[in-house]
Amino acid sequence: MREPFDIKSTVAELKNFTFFSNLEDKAILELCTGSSVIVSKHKGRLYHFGDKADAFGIVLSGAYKLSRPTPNGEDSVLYFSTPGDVIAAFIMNRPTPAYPVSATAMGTSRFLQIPRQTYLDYWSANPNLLLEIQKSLSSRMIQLQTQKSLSSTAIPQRVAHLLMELSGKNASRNLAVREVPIPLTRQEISDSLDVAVESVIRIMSHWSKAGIISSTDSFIRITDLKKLTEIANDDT
Amino acid sequence: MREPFDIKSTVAELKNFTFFSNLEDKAILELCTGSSVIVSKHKGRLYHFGDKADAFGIVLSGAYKLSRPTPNGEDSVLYFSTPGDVIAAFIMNRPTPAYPVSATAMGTSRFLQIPRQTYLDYWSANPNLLLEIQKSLSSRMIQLQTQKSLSSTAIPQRVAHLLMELSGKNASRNLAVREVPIPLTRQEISDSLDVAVESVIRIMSHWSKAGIISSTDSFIRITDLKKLTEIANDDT
DNA sequence: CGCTCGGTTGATGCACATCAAAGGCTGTGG
DNA sequence: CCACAGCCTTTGATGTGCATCAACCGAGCG
Repeated sequence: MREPFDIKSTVAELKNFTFFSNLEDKAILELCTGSSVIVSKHKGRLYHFGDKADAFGIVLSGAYKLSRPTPNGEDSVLYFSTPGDVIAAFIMNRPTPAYPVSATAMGTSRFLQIPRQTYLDYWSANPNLLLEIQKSLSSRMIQLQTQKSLSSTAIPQRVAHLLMELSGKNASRNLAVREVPIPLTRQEISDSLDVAVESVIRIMSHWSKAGIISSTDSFIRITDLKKLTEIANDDT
Repeated sequence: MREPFDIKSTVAELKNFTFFSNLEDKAILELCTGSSVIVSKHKGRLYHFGDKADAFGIVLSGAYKLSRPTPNGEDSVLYFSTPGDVIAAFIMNRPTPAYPVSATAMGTSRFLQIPRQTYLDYWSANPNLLLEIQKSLSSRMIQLQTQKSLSSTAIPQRVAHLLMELSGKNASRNLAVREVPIPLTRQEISDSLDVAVESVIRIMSHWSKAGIISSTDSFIRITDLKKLTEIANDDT
């Protein structure tokens, strides 16, 4: 669960992320005061919706889904966070913060957990860092808004849109074939779009038969990008 | 459309908002370099979705709705901004920002427009200001997330929830009667919840007859707060 | 005085949720 | 190593909440 904090390798790892690429080793170390690396198993929970938030952190590898319980007892997935994403940083400067979402590992994942106090001491006085956080926060916000504006369109469009979005994250190039870099179940897709699992299954198995996507091992590959784009933009 | 920039009265007005309450007059003036006060008529557009964003600003009085066009040609309202709200600040530090939403006045409203350059010069180096922006951004995000997690519940609940939320903004106290401080049409409510106008009308006229709300002049008053809360939390 | 805008009401149909039932796969504990 | 439990996927049958369409009214306004 908790990996020994190997300073050298962690700093090297962090430098891959835009967040830290411009910083010196010394500065990075300061920003990591009191931190530890958490290794999550599949479905391992980092924290719960509503819990007292005394730490934030950065996804190092794997992925975590951020979700909230709905009144029906279901879960609504709000965001899929991938390596380099900063989680919960934006609530650290509240008086007594509570996590606004739950975070659950999707497959084995690693997370650099940083104490809230370190945020207050070292992060919150650094404009560049704050601007970086603002940047990631605002892109997440815009994504949420985009999804909302699609919420009254047909489900196939929304599923297509989500797959495009997720596969675009690591958008290698305009290849005809893309892959979603996260192990996604249909349940998680349906939780993200707030629709029934069966609807998602029907749509996607149809696409599988039509050769538009293929889902080997729990990873989804888009084999006919053109067609999927068409579906995503279809305003019939 | 454009009011003369009366330094003295504007600074006084700004000091009412938490954003500036701790700042000295001189600092406020610097943060307003190149600014002007814009007076919008009902339905006047401050800016469009997709336009090049060369300014941001603060709502001084009235209200503006932030919306995005949907694929069906409808509008999806994402936020109702009230006096003190900062608009579009969080995209100012992007290379060539475009407005992620349109802003439209609801009733006569006033807006302090500040050039992007002023943000880059004076705002982005000030951690306290950045934290304030982050705070408003994050509360808006949490509101969006809450709405999303309600998106699969019945429409009456969602309407009730929205009215509670909006009337709570100026939450005077636990009075039995509250009022939504913005002139809202049913159309705007339906645009905000992404449902059909007729549905909203049916629900609300039912509530009017039941004495739960009353809509004199274009303002909505909640006359039976207890009952409405009940409806909002009803998980039948 | 026509015109646009907000509100209202009823009839109709469809896209989806819901319910039900079953098979494959994985991990876990006896 | 086997058995069981839980999760993911699949498919079909059934129901319904809500969008859609259509028509009408009153009020403000140029």
